Amino acid sequence: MAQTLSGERSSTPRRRAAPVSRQQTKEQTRQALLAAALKLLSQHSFDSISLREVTREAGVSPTAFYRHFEDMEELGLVLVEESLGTLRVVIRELRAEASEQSLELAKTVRAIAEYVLAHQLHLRFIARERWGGRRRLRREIRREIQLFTDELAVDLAGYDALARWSMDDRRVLAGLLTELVVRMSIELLDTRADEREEIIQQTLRQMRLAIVGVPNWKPREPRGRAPAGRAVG
Amino acid sequence: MAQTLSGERSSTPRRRAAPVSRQQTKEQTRQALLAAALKLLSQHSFDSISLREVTREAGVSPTAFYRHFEDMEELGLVLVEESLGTLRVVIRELRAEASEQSLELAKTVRAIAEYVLAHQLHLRFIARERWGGRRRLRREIRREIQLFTDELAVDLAGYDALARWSMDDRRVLAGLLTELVVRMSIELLDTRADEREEIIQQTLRQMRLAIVGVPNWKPREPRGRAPAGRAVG
DNA sequence: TGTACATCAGTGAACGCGCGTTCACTGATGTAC
DNA sequence: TGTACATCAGTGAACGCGCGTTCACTGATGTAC
Repeated sequence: MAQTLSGERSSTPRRRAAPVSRQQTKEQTRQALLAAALKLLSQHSFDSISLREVTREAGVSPTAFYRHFEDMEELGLVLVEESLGTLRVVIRELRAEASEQSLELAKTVRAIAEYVLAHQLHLRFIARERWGGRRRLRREIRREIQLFTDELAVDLAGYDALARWSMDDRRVLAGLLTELVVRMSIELLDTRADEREEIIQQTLRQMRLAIVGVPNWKPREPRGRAPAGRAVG
Repeated sequence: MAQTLSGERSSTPRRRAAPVSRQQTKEQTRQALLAAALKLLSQHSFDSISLREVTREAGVSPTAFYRHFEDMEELGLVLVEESLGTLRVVIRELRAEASEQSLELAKTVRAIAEYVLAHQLHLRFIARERWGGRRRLRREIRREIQLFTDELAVDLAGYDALARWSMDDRRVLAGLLTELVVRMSIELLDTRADEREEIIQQTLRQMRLAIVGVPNWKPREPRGRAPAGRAVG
């Protein structure tokens, strides 16, 4: 049992050749544990999978776990960072590429959808735990999502129609757009392939509906009581 | 042990007086099991609570459970219906009350926020399981939320600015508004009392942003390919 | 290059525990007469 | 109203099982000389 020297596990990148240092094999086992947990998490919530299941799936004895993580929670936090940290980098690059005069909404949203589908296991885990079991994981996930929103709110200042808005108002729009993308991502994972295009379309339409409101948007009133409900029609 | 005849458990409504039929005591135990499960669910996800924990919390032997539910999943489905079915009725009444010429957005949203806070345990459970563990529960919750959206989409036809939209387009707006309310509800549960007003305000502003877009919204193009991303600024 | 010792990733047996489910049961409530 | 039997909600012991964690261990890798 235990880990073998060259990747039987397809998800483990095959190492150059011979050296096989202690450090390298240890890292392989660590990756195997993370991958095993992710696989189990595609079917079950984090607080219902067991340490023994994870080690069994990774092909390692239960006690080996403790050479890598103090407990399951520590492993969970690593998965959160692994899932959302890299996504944030991807999105930042996408926005940097986008022309400065247009949001290129459809292109960006489709790229995110692709990323999500290419990293289903990671994002299914995030979807589950965002409002799910452990307080600590939840807090960490929301913190990461808040970072997306904040970055987007800053970016939005670059568009003429928004340049004079307060940071606070831009955050309202950024929060709305982020929420729609997050919700789309989660729904994509829970849906048959042939229904996915419809979800992407629906999300794009909702985002555009929010955006066409921008020219008419009246920034927040001075403070205090909220303005009364606005009539439609 | 087992259930006592008159409500030790504060959540069980005290019965008229003496009769205490077999049927009544059985119903009391059933309610005690549901309440016990809900209480446990405020701290843990559905698939990590055990049948024995539920019966222990309800003050009943593990075997008594089977007189009321086939298994935990059946109990879970009852909780979903109990949580969202009554909420739907509440919202329907709210909208019936609202004047016909105005959404009375702030009033409606605040009423929902109150309901959510008054039924924290039920809604925390929904928040957890909406994207969480069991496939069956997830599907049932999403079905209930879809019903909210559909009812709202029909209602929206009553407003002049939307009367000429297709049902499909109204669904886009209804979906957006529903999503914002759902997200607000979930966030309210995870937040200290003094931060709640800010969340309600933020949600109202996001809803208004979507609504002010309405006069400028161009209903969906004939079909097929999505229109290209729309520039802002 | 060869030898002797140190390090430490992974092992496997053992522990006490809570789990879901079965079973034959008890005794209060319900009912037929 | 009183008696004799039926019903059935809840009990408690028992089962086999997987759990997280501990412990002393093994043996390959690393290192000092």
